[in-house]
Amino acid sequence: MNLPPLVQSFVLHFGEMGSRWGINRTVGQIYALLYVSPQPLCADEIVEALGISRSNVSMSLRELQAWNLVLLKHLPDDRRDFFTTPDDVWQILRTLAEERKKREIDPTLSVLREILMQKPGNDDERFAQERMAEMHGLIERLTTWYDDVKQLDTDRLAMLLGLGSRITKLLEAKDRIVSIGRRKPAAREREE
Amino acid sequence: MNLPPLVQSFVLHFGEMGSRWGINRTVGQIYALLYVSPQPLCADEIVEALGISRSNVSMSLRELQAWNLVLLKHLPDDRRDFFTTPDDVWQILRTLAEERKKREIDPTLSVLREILMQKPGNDDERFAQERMAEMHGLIERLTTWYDDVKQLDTDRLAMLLGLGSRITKLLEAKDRIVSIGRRKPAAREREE
DNA sequence: CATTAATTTCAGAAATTTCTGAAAATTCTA
DNA sequence: TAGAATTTTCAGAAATTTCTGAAATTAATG
Repeated sequence: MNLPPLVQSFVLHFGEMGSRWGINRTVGQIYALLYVSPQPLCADEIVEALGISRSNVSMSLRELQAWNLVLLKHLPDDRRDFFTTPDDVWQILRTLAEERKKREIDPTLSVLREILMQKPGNDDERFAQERMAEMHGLIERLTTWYDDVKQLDTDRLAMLLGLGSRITKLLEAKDRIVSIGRRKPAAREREE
Repeated sequence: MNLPPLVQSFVLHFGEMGSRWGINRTVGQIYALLYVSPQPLCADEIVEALGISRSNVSMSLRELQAWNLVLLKHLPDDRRDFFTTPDDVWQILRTLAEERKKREIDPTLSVLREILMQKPGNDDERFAQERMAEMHGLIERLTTWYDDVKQLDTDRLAMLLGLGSRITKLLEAKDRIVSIGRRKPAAREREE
């Protein structure tokens, strides 16, 4: 590996974290490298920079494309493929959230739904099904919320995050806010 | 493996998803089994139910304890350890979020901070550092928000989620809400 | 304190994942 | 369409992770 020390630390860290993030070392390293590169890189430049085989680069880039984490670019009069990452970090965040949901949440949601359709054969199965219903309910709430939030444009999303601890005051005032939506005064849902 | 079909599907699914969630098959299966079991189970009951070795159960339970995902129980006049999961799914969610942050986010944040302290040697390094600063900034915003939200009690958290798409209207009305905190009318921050 | 019950440790076996080199396929150019 | 450039595929090698059985450790009991 032949990289400026500062970049090398970053790339190596992404490689090490790879397994915790559900990708492998090479995929992590390539992503990190592309992320901090001022220009798009072609496969051979990645081979050169990371000191790994050409075929590994090919497969790893394919994996990154499956995650929608890299962009394919073409330079005039050059038929090689060049790769970058999107440069808006908010966009990267959205993609990451979406892809992880697809891989880590959705399959479980669908298994749960399927099991919940079945009829329990005894008390233990009934109990198990109730537990699964609780899990299913929670995941549904979370994903519904996520589906709403991801519609927000970046400014609004930043605003939501920026709200920070003031979120509490906002929730205290929820009734009033909700009533704007309904155009009618709302009944208090919970008192302090 | 000798389990009611409905439980078996659930356990096998958690086993398969294990690798995507950063745990291994056995750990996933044991967690699933404990989650749907009406009573706490001891190690040998897990061995029996899942058909795996005693030592594997021991190591996997240790791993689950490191994640704070299981509780140790003792029955009177029985010196064996019995295990369950917390029964409040919201509590499970909090634990999961906390542990994943600790394993998947915090190390990166600290590496980024360290790299950002260094002095770039040339233009490429300067560019790389700027990119890392963007990433660092975003992660900081997200974790600050998370730190605030996790303080909320479950009712408030549920309320926040329940807000769903109305979050937009709420954000439109943000000025007014924030002004409650400041006890003064606020200037409009952005117009539509 | 010897015995028994329960749990943990750990070296190596088994399984899985990652990576490579060589060959095949694709795509452009003359 | 032959040839050159580039990318992809894939069988097996290498590395890593997971799992097991046997031995060691811990802790309670008589």
